[in-house]
Amino acid sequence: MRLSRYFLPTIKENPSEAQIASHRLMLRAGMIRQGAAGIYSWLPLGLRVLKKIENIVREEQNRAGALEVLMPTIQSSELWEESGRYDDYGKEMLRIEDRHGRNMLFGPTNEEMITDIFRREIHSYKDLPKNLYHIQWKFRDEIRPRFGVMRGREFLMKDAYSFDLTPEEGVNSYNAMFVAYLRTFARLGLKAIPMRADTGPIGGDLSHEFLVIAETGESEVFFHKDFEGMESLVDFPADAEGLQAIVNEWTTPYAATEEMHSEDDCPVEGNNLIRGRGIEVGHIFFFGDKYSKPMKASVQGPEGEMLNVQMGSYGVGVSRLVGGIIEACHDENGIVWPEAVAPFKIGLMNLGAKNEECTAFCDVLYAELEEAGIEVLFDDTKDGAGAKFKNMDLIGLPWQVAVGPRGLKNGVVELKNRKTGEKEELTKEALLAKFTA
RNA sequence: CGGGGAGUAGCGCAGUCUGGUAGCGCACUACACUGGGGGUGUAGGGGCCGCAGGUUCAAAUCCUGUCUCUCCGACCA
Repeated sequence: MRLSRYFLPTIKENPSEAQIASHRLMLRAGMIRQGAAGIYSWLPLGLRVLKKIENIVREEQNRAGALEVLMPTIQSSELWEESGRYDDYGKEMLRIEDRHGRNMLFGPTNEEMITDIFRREIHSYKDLPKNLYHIQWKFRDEIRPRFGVMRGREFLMKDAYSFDLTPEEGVNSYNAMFVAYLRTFARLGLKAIPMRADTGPIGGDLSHEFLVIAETGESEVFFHKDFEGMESLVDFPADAEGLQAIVNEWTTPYAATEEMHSEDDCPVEGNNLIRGRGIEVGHIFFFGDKYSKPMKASVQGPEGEMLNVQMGSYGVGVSRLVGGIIEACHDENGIVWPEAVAPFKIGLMNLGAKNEECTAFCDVLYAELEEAGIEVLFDDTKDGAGAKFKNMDLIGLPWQVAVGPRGLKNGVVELKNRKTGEKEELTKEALLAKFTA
């Protein structure tokens, strides 16, 4: 992509409303613009990141056997009246009336809707287990939206719902999602720690929150230092025992958010306990028949008996992850994207935009990188070199390639690693070889 | 929802107390210089001072109402 044709409105000064790094940087890097409190438009650069995260989440859901569907954003109140949550949910639910006076709502979650889909179509134990998910915009009318996309009112969420015949099989579905989450966050370049969680309004008795450790996290967390050495990009096991083994491994060391932590009962002694801050990016629940019972989602078992299905739900805050990743990955100059979610892999800068030779060289290099299938953002504008460097640092692409008349005299370009700051001079051929190997 | 703060050019802000025809920096446009870390100069364009009423010869400024944004607290992916 040529920057001259792109839409990348970066801001030099800090917008006054942004308090935390990720919000500030997302505005400055031209990723988002606010529409109303907690509601954002995604500009091209931000959308590329959002889509990359979404795809990694999708791939890992698919790997774990979940099936993608897409449910609407607007729901009818009827199903919610049936589950009893229409009155319980309170003002967080945005209620809308259509032209016929029917009560509609902008979905804050989809348990009722997915349960309805399930019960209409699935009537036999032979069709279990099933795990259905979608990646869709939700709306929760938070009392106080803040921190940009980390705590917006409208947000993109992956939510999956599992259906099993027995509690044991339900726990297995839960375990599969647990492992899928470990893999997902690892692939996103994050250190996320599962913590036993309060089940809150969704209910149930088995639940874990996944928290990304970052200095600016919203909640205080306590965890055993053993977590620091654990590898979360595990191979996805083929059977239930394998899943349970990984879950056991990851739930054995102590980890708790502040609500669940108590200094008196904490089993970890001083030096082994790490106190930090975390951002909740995923939450999984197993809640048995809490919804299947009132909503009559049952199947006929092998003996002909009617059994309420055992359900679980599994959320990932996809849009929140954009902010969460930035909180964990930035420095004083801007964002430092992990490669897996970077909007482009390479930022190519023409430092001699008025020098014909230099420009011709860049055009060829750009074409060759594109040809090799590498995502490259080419700053072909006439801005000064300083401005180009500052902008590239701000938007945080993993690799910067600076091409200027000075280096070209010696036949080299400069490659900089955004994260480490390491620079090396190399020929065009060496550069291409490095990225196409 | 309780308690604070703020709405003046795209962004960041001054001006409001003490009413008198709207300003600064950055950004933007043109030209020239510059060209490896947000460079320099000259000349420009852009604002119903959040909105609605009121007071006054005169309102960004005073009064009333209203909307929005934001910070702290209790709640959430």
